[in-house]
Amino acid sequence: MLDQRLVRDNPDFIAQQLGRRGLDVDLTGLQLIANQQRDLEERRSSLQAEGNTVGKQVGLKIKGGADPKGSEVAELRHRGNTIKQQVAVLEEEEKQLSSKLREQLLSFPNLPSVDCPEGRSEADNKEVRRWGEPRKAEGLEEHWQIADRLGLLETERSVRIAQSRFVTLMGQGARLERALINFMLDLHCSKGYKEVLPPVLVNSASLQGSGQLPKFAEESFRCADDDLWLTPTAEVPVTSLHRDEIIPADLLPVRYVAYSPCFRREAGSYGRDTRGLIRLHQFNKVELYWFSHPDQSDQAHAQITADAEAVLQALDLPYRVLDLCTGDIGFSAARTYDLEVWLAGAGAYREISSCSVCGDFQARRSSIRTKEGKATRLVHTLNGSGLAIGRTMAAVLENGQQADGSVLLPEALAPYFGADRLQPE
RNA sequence: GGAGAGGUGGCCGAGUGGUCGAAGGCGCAGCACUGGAAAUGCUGUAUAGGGGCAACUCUAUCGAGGGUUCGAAUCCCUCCCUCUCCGCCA
Repeated sequence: MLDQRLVRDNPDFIAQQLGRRGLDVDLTGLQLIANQQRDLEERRSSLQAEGNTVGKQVGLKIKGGADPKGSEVAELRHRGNTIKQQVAVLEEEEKQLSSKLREQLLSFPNLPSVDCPEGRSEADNKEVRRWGEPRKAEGLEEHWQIADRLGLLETERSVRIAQSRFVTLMGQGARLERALINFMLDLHCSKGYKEVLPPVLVNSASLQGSGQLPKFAEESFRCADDDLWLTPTAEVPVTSLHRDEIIPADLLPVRYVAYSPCFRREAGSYGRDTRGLIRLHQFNKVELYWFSHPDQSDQAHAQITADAEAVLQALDLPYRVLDLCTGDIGFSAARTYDLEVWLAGAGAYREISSCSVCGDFQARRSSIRTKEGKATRLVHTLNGSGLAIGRTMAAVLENGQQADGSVLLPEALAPYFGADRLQPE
């Protein structure tokens, strides 16, 4: 959420920054609302001050022996009543303006960071580095072909269980998924992240706090009879872990690693990535999350990205890092590095992690602050996949496939899987 | 699902109509005492918004919303949540 003071003081700056995202917004109307709201608040509170004085006087008079039914007290009562009525009118008006203001503020995306590269679409993203040697050869299978051949997943039967875009992992596939989750959690924990296993049903306040609501309701699954939604990412429950809290500055940064299944409706993606593990309504993810001191979020961003990259390096999976442009970063993000893993069968890099710094955007929505001396300040939040499990499995399968039909696993994974390769059954 | 109890500051806990943002205690911070510390004493210690260069000041907040009243933590209504017992259940 944007700062309403900024709306009053410098709406042009907001418009200009949102312009970098490709949005054309006019904030004069909103500025007017914000100013009117502030003026109303001033008038209302001074009236209330007057009313408070009147109330106190009545008490004092009666205590001082004045006749509670006498004219002196009656006059004060009358004044109190008049003020009460005036306050009620102002309050009602102010309330309407405030909720209108908040509603609109909640619908604006974050302002891009000054360092975020300019651009309109993903075509303008900037590649910043590559790691590893991509395996290139003719006749390599895509991961869904390998999975099919090795019996790692039930796709068609999953439609019977749920719908399309759900899979059931079987045998070695299920075991590999579990191995990947454990491997990643252990790796991050060894670097000081605290492990979190959050609820996967979250209330709407939590979704609003991290930026999924009100704008992206159609992207999440909702429970019909409760104010509960299936979480689209562990970022949502972890943000709300500290909602409405003040985190002492000496505890920052607070770093969490959270495994959770993630649920997304993928509305509007019909026909894209219909096969395999790339785009599902339900998938597993290990998520990194930081609550950072506001002055240290840039370093934190570099670190969280490095921590996500460490997984790919440990698994010996080639990847590249993109600095997403202003036109491609997500709603809550100020700046984002995407990690794209090499898929040898598809012969392409594919997003496997998104590491974003959100500045105070989520912290303001969720009211998460820290304290320095007497002043409270909003913390900065960061999140990064470390990593998406299904896509990692796809990469492991495609990059490790052998001529004999087996899949050689990355060395680091063998102890978790209990064998160094997947064998045809 | 049935029955009951309760929601007050970082925590515990007092407060049933007036000067109460709220006694007292704990915790925390500063100062004093000490060679240093403990103990002790003193002082301070909520959040948000508005105004002011600042000192400071105004308003709101005692689960949420509404009502009664000149005045509500306190009275009335509605809702939410938590806890305990019983039932059911992984």
